[in-house]
Amino acid sequence: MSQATDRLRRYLTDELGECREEDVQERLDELGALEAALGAERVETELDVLSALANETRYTLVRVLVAAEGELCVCELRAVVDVTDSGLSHALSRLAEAGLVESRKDGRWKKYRATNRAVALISVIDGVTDE
Amino acid sequence: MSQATDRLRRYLTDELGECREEDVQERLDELGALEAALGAERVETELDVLSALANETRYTLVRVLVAAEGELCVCELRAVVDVTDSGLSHALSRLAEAGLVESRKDGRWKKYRATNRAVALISVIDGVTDE
DNA sequence: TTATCGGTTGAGCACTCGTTCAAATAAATT
DNA sequence: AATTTATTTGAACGAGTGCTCAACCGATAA
Repeated sequence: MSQATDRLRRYLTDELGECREEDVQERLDELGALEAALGAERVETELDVLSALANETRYTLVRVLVAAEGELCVCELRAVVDVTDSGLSHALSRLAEAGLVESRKDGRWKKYRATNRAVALISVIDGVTDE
Repeated sequence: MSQATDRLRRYLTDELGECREEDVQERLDELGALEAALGAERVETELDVLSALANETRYTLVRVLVAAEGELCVCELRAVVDVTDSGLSHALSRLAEAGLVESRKDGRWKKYRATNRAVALISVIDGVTDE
């Protein structure tokens, strides 16, 4: 048995007064259940969304698109963040992959808009960080 | 005038039929307003929260603490993620800094719980990623 | 056709982040 | 007082990220 499990056993002894080997196993199972509650695949996509947002350039782009309440041309977004055309394009495609923005071609211009997902996330983050 | 602004000018010409120099400036101002809508300081703390969550170890910890609906001892969390004691401690303190978990000492054990902020964020992310 | 324009893609480089190891701390047990 | 226990801290190293440069693509214009 590992050191970590020993420690858990001592903890449970403290908590419950006594602690048999089965009690340790039961607690481990409970913890495993909490962790596995939603699938690994699901967690992966959520992490994808979060890490797409967790970058100043990309977060700013999403914020502006949400605030704009409509489409903006790439050439307009260019004025908003301080990166090269290439950097901007990379950022937007990362956001698109995460389902935070969508795009369409309009003549020779390409326009991006925020998805519902982006709107929901931004508004909650806003609400949650003023306390 | 920069290349980027030239492109914006051509875009506005396409959109509006014509485009004076003032129109370009006006659009730039509008975009600047969208970007500056909420302060730089605010954006910084929001990015802090997001990047604290955007990591498998830390995200799992928050998920489990939220699902537990109460406190968990560090020694219990140890069973949930696959890092050393040290790594776990680093992860928890990063989360605490971001206001996603809180801790208290109970005898020789230390217990962590999710904050309201964490609960709100997790539930929205859950809701937003099943579509 | 050739040239230009808006935007994307891939490679490469600098920098940041996540983790571990080793050492430290504070509390509790001996 | 000395030792063990639970957790934290700081340094350091490898892996991952974000950016730019250069080349490219598809569409429009000459």
